[in-house]
Amino acid sequence: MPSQYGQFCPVAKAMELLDERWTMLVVRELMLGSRHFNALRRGVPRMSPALLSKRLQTLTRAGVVERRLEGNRVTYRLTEAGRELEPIVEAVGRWGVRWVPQLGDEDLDPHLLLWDMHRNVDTEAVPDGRTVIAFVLTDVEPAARRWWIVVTGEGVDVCDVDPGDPPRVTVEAGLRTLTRVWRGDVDWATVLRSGELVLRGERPACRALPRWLALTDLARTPRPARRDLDRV
Amino acid sequence: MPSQYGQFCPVAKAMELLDERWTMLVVRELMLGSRHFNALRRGVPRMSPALLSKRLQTLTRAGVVERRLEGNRVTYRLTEAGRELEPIVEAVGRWGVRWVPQLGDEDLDPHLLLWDMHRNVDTEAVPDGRTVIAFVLTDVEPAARRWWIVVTGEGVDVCDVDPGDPPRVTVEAGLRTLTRVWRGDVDWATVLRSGELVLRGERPACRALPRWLALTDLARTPRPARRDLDRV
DNA sequence: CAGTATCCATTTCGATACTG
DNA sequence: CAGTATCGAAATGGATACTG
Repeated sequence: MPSQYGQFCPVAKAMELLDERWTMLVVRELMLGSRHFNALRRGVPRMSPALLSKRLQTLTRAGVVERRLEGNRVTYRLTEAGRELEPIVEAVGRWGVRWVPQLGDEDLDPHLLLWDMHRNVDTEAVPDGRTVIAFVLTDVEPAARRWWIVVTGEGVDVCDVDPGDPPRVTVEAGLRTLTRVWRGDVDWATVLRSGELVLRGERPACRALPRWLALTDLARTPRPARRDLDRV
Repeated sequence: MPSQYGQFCPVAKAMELLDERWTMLVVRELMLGSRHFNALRRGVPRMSPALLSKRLQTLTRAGVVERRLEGNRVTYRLTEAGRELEPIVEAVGRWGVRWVPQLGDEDLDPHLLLWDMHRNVDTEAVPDGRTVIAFVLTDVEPAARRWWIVVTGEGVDVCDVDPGDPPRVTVEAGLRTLTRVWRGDVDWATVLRSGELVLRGERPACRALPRWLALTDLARTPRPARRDLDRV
């Protein structure tokens, strides 16, 4: 199905599959551990189900993804060929972090941000018991302004409705600021100092928060030495 | 211009640029040293000039390619950001060699094959003076059947017309066979033994030929252990 | 040489609704 | 839950011709 380049070159043959729109993002989601159709959808919310279905079929036919019926649930996972794409996806991510740092307004998405943050919470660092972290995205329309990450012994959840318990820490920032912190484009210290991001709550919890929301390896990728300071 | 995913994820931001059709192949050509518009075209012959032009503009805007007027020639070259794509392109190539080994008939292209072979001739291995290697693609329409690679002290050329001098070696094989040898999908010894590929000429030259047409690193990529033998 | 311009067929995709 | 069906808008890109 993917369109052909008419070249025997292995780069061309690989890209016939891999350069189809959304494909690498589906692989990324599988890498990150999503196994089911609707779990995958959460990672690529702007993709229509029809298209996701089609891509999964293409990837399955290409031998990158294995589709299996487990019990009565359909499960997708990467095959060996798929797992060998991981270093490529990671390298693309590192390249993106370094060389495509500008984010448009369309790239900012509260749901996706919180979803991504929640799956990287360092549960070891968070105190035992039930911990709620509240987020207030100051510049976002009211309906998507308030979010909560709830950490318990069982796991980590995101909510867009108040879970009830008083938050241990409240993070207040613009969506862009929080996104940039999360991507590692700026660090906590900088935005705290400038006041772009404010933490409310008990002092020790506030100080610990950056360790709870541990930056990924991707976010810690060294940036190119900047030659000009005029970029945001 | 590239269409947007609406994600802040660096993989998504990078792929917005990189998954546009043809883009990685243009980068590959730049990596391999093509600097000028028409030189680039030779590496992507099925790409229309309008589209190549457009991709070069996009890549330039993205900071991956630098367009410069040198004298009165336009020159394209990779920037630092572009050079950092090299390991990605190479990794994609290795992945392709391993996991997309099947070639359709549309992937076979005599011109592209000879073009690629000629730029990898190991001139050190070829005897001094003028050496002509002739190719006869036994299963190809007459117009594209005969090719010559000419190695001189000045460099290496491909011709589709007889350069005159008697060839030191003549390689006779089907297009698919020669392509597979070149990609490293089968080795010289195997196809020589099976008779799929025949060398004519003086014995020493015939024996030396595989060293003249040195396989690329890509071709020497180890293949996955095969579990089934039914794949071609 | 290094592209641009134009035009149109095709493909692709997003939105929405629906199903076992 | 895990998709499929349908439809129309939009983008894409191939062919071809042309230009400074």
